[in-house]
Amino acid sequence: MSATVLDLNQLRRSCSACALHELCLPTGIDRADLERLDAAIRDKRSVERGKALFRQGDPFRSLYVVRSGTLKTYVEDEAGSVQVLGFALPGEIVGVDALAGDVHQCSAEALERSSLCELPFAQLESVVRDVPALQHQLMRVISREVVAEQSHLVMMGKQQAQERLASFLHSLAGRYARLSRDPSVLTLPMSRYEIANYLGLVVETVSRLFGRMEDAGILAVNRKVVRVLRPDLLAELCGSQRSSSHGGEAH
Amino acid sequence: MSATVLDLNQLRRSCSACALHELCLPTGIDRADLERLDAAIRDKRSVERGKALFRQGDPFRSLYVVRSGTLKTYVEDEAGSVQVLGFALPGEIVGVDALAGDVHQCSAEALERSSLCELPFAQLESVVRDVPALQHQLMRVISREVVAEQSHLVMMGKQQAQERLASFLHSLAGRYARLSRDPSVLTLPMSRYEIANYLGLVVETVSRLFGRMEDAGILAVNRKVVRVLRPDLLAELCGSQRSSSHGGEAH
DNA sequence: CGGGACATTGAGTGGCATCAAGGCGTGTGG
DNA sequence: CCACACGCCTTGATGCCACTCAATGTCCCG
Repeated sequence: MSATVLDLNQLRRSCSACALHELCLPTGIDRADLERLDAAIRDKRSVERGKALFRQGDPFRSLYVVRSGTLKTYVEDEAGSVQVLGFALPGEIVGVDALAGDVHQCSAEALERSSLCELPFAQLESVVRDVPALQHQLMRVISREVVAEQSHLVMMGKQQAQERLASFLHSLAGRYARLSRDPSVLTLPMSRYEIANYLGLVVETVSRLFGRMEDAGILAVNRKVVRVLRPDLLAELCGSQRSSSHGGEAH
Repeated sequence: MSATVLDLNQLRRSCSACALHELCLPTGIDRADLERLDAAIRDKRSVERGKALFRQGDPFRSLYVVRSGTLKTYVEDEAGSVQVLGFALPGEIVGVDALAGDVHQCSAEALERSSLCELPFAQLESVVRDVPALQHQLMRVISREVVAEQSHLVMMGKQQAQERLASFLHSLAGRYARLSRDPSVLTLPMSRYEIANYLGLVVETVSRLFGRMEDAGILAVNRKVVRVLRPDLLAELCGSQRSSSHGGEAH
């Protein structure tokens, strides 16, 4: 390798040069600290479609930030039954579940060719020790995971099938917007099975709902490409109907 | 106040003297560091039954560790619909959801008179800065939250009503055991409504399931006191039936 | 002892899962 | 290049589990 190539690699994997750095590490970290962080990050890793980044039960070594592509995280019980926990888009972190027990509690698999920043935890911790702003930031990022799962729980606990799909698409559109992608054209890298599973439904129901929402003029669905024609109506469907039932007050 | 009273208070709020310190801060923190942690903890706080520790939307100031009693955490949408997210027992932490946005994303309410350690976050952070072991430990505790929510999600996504109640009771028994309480005698501080809501069910269903499990000789239910007569059968019900359906493989 | 909240029990219904075909796009091999 | 086959998705018919509605029972507190 020539020096030029090395420099390019160096630049490419630099956090300060990363288009996503405001997503994974929004604020309060100055240039000098960013360089220290860079030093802790191993060369970025690439995962092919269908391949696992890590599997449930693997020993914990690193956190990962998605650079490009999409992953799904899921747990699988002894009977082989799967529950999809979430989909990780660029700028989002995976692996947080493993901090508690030093073993991954879920698996992460690429839905399309994806690249990631690997953050070896031991090194990350030592940098964090010297950079208070980074420590704060890391906890914020982890906390976001907690909040995201809470939303997922509300969806599973209180929403109808149609509200769930609407919420899913709405949330996805929001995350697309944050990535400066067009939030009205969703290209879904996950299968209908994976969407259904994530929503706690079966694939037939999801398919019917896509159809119904297309008939209602809200979406234009074409295989993996979903265009949102009426974002307003989609938003309405997220928290619609059901005035009080299913337990408005829990006490 | 006399000096003696002050000393007693000092002792009572000390982490090193706390019967739960192995739960909230399991390992790797020596005596000197514990004293530094003590210094960061504000006098413990007490919350009456039905009163809120904090509410959704409140500004974030502190994390809390339950010392005694039980809390519920829940979110409430604009329509007043509630989703119970979890129940916090002694040794467990609440408030983690607020780290991301400096605002509490859920409410926490005491189900019975409870006392808590308040950990003002600003001070906690500064101690954490100087005590690497504590930093690691704090992240482990937060990660536990993530893992607990993942289990909740699996329950909501893939389990039948009966499996959900069984899993709930089973998990509660395990947490009781960790607290050296008798795991075969569960005293439920939460109402049937709250249990139902947590499980994504309605109260009638929960009531019927208690009855069914009592008929099956698994439980002896008497209002808020549930005795587990057959822990083995209870454990079986947690992951029983449903060989492959509802989406064994998600791809 | 009466009122109110919480809990139980029963009958009926509806939403979503299940079962079963059939279409469509993609990739592969002849 | 076309034909076939496979996986994925869609569409339809049926059934069941859990929700809904309604009434009664039980405990707690004033």
